[in-house]
Amino acid sequence: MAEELKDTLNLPVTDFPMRAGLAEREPVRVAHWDRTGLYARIQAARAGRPAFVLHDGPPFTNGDVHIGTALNKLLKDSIVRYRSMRGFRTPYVPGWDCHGLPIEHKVMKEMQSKKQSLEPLGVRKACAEFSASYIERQRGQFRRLGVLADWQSEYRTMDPAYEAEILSVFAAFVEQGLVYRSKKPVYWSIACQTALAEAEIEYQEKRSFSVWVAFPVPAPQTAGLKPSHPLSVVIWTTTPWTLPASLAVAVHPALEYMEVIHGGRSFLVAAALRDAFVADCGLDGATDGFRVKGAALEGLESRHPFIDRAVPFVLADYVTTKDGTGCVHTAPGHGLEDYQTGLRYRLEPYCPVRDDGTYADDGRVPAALVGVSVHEVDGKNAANVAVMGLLKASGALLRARAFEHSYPHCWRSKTPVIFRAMDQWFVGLDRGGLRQKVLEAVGTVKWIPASGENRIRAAVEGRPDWCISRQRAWGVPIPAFVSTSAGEYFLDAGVVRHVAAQVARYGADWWWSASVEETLRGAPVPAAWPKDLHKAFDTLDVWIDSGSSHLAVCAAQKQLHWPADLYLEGSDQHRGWFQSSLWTAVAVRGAAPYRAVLTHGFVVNEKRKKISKSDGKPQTADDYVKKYGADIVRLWVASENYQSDIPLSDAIFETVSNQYRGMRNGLRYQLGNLGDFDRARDAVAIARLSPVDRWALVETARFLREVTAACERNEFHRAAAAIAAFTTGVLSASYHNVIKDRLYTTAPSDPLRRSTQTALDLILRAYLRAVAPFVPFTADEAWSHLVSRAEYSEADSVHLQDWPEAPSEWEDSAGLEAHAAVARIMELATSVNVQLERLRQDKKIGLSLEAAVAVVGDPADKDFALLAAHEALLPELWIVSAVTLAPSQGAVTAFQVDKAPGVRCPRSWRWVPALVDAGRFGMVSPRCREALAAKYPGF
RNA sequence: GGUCGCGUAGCUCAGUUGGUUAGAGCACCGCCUUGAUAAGGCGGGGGUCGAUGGUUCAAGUCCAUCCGCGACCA
Repeated sequence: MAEELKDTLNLPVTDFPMRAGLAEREPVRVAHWDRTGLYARIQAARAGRPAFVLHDGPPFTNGDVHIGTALNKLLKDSIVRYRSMRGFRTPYVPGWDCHGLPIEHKVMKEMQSKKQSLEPLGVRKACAEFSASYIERQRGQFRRLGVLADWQSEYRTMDPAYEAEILSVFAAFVEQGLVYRSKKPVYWSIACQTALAEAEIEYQEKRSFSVWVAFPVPAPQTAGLKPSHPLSVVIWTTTPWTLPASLAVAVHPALEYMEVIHGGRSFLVAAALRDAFVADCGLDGATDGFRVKGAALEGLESRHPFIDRAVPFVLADYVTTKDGTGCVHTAPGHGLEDYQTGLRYRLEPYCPVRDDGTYADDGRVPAALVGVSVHEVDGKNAANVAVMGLLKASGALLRARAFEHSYPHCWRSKTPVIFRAMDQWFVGLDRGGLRQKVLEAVGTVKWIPASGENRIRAAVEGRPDWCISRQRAWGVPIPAFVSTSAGEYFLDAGVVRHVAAQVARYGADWWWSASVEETLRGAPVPAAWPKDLHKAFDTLDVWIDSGSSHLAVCAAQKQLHWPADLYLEGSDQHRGWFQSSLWTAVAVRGAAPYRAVLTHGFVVNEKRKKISKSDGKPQTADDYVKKYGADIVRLWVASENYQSDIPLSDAIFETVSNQYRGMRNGLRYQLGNLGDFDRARDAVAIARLSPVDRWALVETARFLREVTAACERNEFHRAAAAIAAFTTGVLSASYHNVIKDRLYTTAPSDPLRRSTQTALDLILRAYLRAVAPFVPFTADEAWSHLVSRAEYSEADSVHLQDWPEAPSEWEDSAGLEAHAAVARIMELATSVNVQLERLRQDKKIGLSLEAAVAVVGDPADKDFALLAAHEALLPELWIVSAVTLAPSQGAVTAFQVDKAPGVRCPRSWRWVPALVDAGRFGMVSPRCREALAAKYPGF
């Protein structure tokens, strides 16, 4: 009998499974979107609408998609989806950064181990294949994450057309006289055998040796100095291996220097550092001698400690008394400041270190050092050891001490870089007022957060001239020519453009394969160029590659526009892509390439530290997608405040998974209860909905406003919080809980039930659209079940819908009135619940339906009056069997909760005064009898 | 070392222009439910709002210093 009665209820019916099985289900949906051409259909649906162009920064194609890269791409995807639903046309063209040292490095190592020839065209071919294979992998991984994009129009920096665009940008630089060749100190990676740009440097802690070295001053009297003993000037350096290139000693003109006497020798140091010097070098009992202003030392000669060389005193403002001796050994070939000082004193940018990091045999380097490497491997630096040996032998080494400091490292080989003067191509950032124009362009952009503007400004202001040449094969060539006889370099914008046109047809390999004659055939070769030319084979810094994307993509593809509406990358790109794009855009087009720039922080571990391989935690997006599913990863991204660090841990993913489960179960409940609802046939007019349904619609309207406001500000974590609160607080714990009785026990077409189904239908349609940008797989799955009662819907998709907005009718005066009443009654439920819980703990009741509530209160009391006015709603809203009101003058409103009197209806489980006969269904409550009569006419 | 940012319950986040006993979701504990059931409900515990000092009648909220973390720059 009981089973039979259960069958008379309208229990939820749906195929929407409770268990998500995301790992298996999601790939099928990706294929479904693909097959139904979802991206194209979305674009078509918005044809003619204003475009919102989010320009994708290209990830580097040398590995699987990192979880941080996934975060970036998912933020972009959610923004694009949201803007699309808001009615914008949102063409989204993803890209790939293909060239560059990291790939070449990996590929060459591989080729070397296979003993393959390393000639450029072979290396380039292998690099291109390597990059292409990772494009395939990464594209698959992005798509698996649910990233919706125009994969047919994707851009690759190694595409011939793209390479040609890079060369056009370079031609513009050349044309404007920005490009020059000069011997200057640049960052040099010994491991990678190439010059590096600032953006390719990272700072790491490193243990170094600092040394105090005495340079003899043979003729102090020429500067009017009268030392008590033979005089030496003491320099302090953290890079002993640069000493062979030492050409001067710099002192500050305004600082005071003094003689320190010890052991029959006189030492010259800054007066302010006298004590530190004596302590550091252990000169116990040292006494003081003469004092002299730095300015007076200019031109005085000291002698190199182990090379027969005069080392003059020079003046420099950057000398400080922070550490050292106030006397700075100056090697113009090994430091930018030293180089600039060298320019003033006509010192050559002397650099005896060769490409491989060894000292050259140039007749000036001591025999003991020739061939010794300055490259530091595992903390061992042969050159430092050898130099210190020479210093010791000559008695010049006063002290050597190990210490820790942060030192620039090559971003790829992770080895320390050196500063080394060599001939390179540079872009003169101040030529033609370029830097000033860039700074002006910065002001036209909306930086989010606003502090980003300071960062980019500082980066632009402080950047030295841009070293753009790389001695590598995997890149876009710098189409320069060298005269064989004179070794002179030639570069011309017209010739560069000619090469660009050829590269567009044949690809950049052409530069390596074509002869000089072929290359210049038909080119507008300047008359002044000599005949005996050969090609130079440097390549361009890859930051020019990616920095040209706004031209190669936004300006070139007709569905896009220039400038882009938004760039969105990690905050490290202030000195990277944001900046390189800005320089190229201002140089070529005179304006910024983007209207707004949004930055996010970095993924960190549970201890808020940068995630690193040593954590032993998975780093790739796929690891998390396989374990949790893309929608969970996406919900994680949405719920984090990305403006600062973004924490990642198993515990966080568990939390997100739980939130997801709650969401999914709510969807299942709604779909199940709409199983027999046909909106065309059954929908009830808003004005005729029951109060609790009107309450739910008002809550939904408020929820939608909150989510919309958060999305408008791109604050998705607020949207996610609002979604979670609505899902649990409003739906599950309140609305869904309270309407179960009417949904299950009334007749299927009971007006009350249809009223609630109408509301559920409206809420679900709004809810699914509001969560669609964040959990596109689940939203689309539920949408299909809603509109076509199947897992997949051919014609429809939630992603084709507009962003939800509550009709004003939901919040008309009747709606608000009902909302206020229901809301207050629900608040009062808290008092009822406390007492219900007491009965439950005492084992007097189980279900709250086993209880009845008596409310005592003053008829004039606001709450009591409200309850009296809505007496019929109370049992349902408090989920009890009966509520009685007992007016009592002067009483404070109070709730008396007891076990309900009467008998229990076996169908509705509510307690009623008496049961009635329902034929073959037995004895039930009067209300259930009515429901049965309606459902089974004449039972 | 410099600049910028962050630091509120175990976790993720709210806390508007300083003003009642600091909130939400998840997790945790106890109970109920087996007609949303590898679900759901109710009740409960849990925070000296990074630390210290200051301004104020009043500070998580303003100021200073310090500590920790991150990014960028040296």
